[in-house]
Amino acid sequence: MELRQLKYFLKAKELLNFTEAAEQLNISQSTLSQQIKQLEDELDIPLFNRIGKRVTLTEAGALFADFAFQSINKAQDGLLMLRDLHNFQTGKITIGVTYGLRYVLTPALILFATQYPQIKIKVVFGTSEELIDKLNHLELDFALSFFGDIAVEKHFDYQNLFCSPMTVVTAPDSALAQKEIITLEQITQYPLVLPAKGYMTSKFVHDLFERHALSPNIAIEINDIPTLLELVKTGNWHTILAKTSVSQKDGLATIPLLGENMDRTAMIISMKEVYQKKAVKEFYQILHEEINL
Amino acid sequence: MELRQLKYFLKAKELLNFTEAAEQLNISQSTLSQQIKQLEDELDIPLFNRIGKRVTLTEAGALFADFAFQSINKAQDGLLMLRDLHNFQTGKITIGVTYGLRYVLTPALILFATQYPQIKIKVVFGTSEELIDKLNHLELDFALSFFGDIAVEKHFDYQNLFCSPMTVVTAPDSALAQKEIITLEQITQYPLVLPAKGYMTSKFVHDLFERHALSPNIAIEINDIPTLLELVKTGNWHTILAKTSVSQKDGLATIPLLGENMDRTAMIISMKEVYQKKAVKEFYQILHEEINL
DNA sequence: TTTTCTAAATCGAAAATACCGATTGATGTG
DNA sequence: CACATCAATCGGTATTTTCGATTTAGAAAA
Repeated sequence: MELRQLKYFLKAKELLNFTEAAEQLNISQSTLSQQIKQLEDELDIPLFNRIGKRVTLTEAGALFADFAFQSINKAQDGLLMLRDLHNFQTGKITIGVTYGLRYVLTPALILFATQYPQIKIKVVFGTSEELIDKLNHLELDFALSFFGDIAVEKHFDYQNLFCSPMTVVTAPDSALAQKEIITLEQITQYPLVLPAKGYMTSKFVHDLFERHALSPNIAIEINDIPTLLELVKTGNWHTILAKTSVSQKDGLATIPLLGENMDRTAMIISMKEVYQKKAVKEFYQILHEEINL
Repeated sequence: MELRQLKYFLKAKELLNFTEAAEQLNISQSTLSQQIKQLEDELDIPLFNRIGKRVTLTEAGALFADFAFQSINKAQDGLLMLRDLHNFQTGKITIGVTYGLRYVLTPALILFATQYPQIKIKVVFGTSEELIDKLNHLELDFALSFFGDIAVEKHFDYQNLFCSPMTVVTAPDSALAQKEIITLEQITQYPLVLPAKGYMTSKFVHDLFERHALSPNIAIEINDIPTLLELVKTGNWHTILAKTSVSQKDGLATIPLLGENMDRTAMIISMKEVYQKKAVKEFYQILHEEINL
């Protein structure tokens, strides 16, 4: 039994005339005859009475027609649903994001969610390590993160969003806040609170000091960035983050770090060879547009 | 899109392993690969993610699977329903019958209807002419009638049930009731009430007298047999019917008619080349069994 | 009746396609 | 790094679908 045969059957049932049905189906009459016969053989019951040249439905045919119709319809509905999905009338996207990029995500998120209210969105905050892991397990459609060697895997696709300089973040009333610029060496003088292991920034900062053979004064490592910023706000500690990781609303000062390769690259990371939903592509678009403002 | 492909897809979805799915489907892995690919092409969307050797469902795949499943199920249900029909768990039969054979039908009808309460039965009383017409229009599954040239059509099938002698039917207290046997000629002396045109018996009786060049005294022609019998019961009139057309319950006497070819043949008449439902075949069986008691 | 027309079934051939085995390429694993 | 595994691909084969032509048979017309 194949959908093709069910379609043939329904058309023949509709017209009760094989010749005309065959025409409308754009097949030959002999093909229709044969396919109907094959279906009848498989069902082990005639669907039509052939009294001479008169064709009428058998009781079996009438009963079976409903099922045939529904079978065809279900398949067709599936196809239509996919077309809709393609035009994202429905669907769900899951976005991973590091705290450092939450100010990038938020406006795009608001724009997208209001524009496509029917699409469910799940946002997962986490460390870069966690996000990479979730990407690998297909639990995310994409992740927003800064570039870093943790995330370098050949089956990932990368889209650059923008570059942001690393800055020292400090309370506005702290001594550091007056500086126009600051060197790595100077920072070693101050007590720091840094993102815990797992965050790309954590690794970046550790590597940075190591490369320059400097020992930073790391007082606290913490895996919650809002809390980290609260600590910084007290003036007792300072931290190092990309400039865009801090918003004006946070009420904190950012001082650029002097040195080479002090730029972080924010990017969209996604799995290669995984189908990119239209909704996801649209979200990329909004992200890029927002950044180019 | 074909049901075969949908089945392949669901198996692949179930196992998320093409090689094993192909094995369980008794096809080669390459065939499965190709058929899935073809389905994806038609749907214009990947159903699976192929990340290296890992196979996972896409969102589209997950959504489509429900429809695929239902489509297959509907077709399968149709098949199962037909199997049930074959074993007549359901269905409806329509039986045509002449009044003259109502006493043959009734016990079979009671037996069948109690044995297969789930089968709807429609009984249509009518003249042989009407029944033949309805058979031709497929409005009856079969008809019970006496044999007669009216009903001789090449696209009919005939099953003999039994033979019944023609008898004169009369009130038990009438003068005729005392006779052991009666001749055609004698009947012409008595006023008759006969079935109206259209009944096989009417034609049979008319032909009979004509063949013997006799003129019967036909006082009344009537197209309702119970009423006809009521008239006979008054003793004012007599009629001619097959012996089995009259029951003991009717309180009437039957006197065999002397002569050649005075036997009527009761039969089942049905359309050739029209599918005979199991229920109908079972009804035939019960009719035959009942008669052979 | 006989003839003519029409529609479904049938038949043989050809076109399409489902299928297979072998191979390839890619990816995890020991 | 070798090895095993799995999906994709390729070329060829087998099967199935399809078609055109013909046959068969009923219905309508002559």
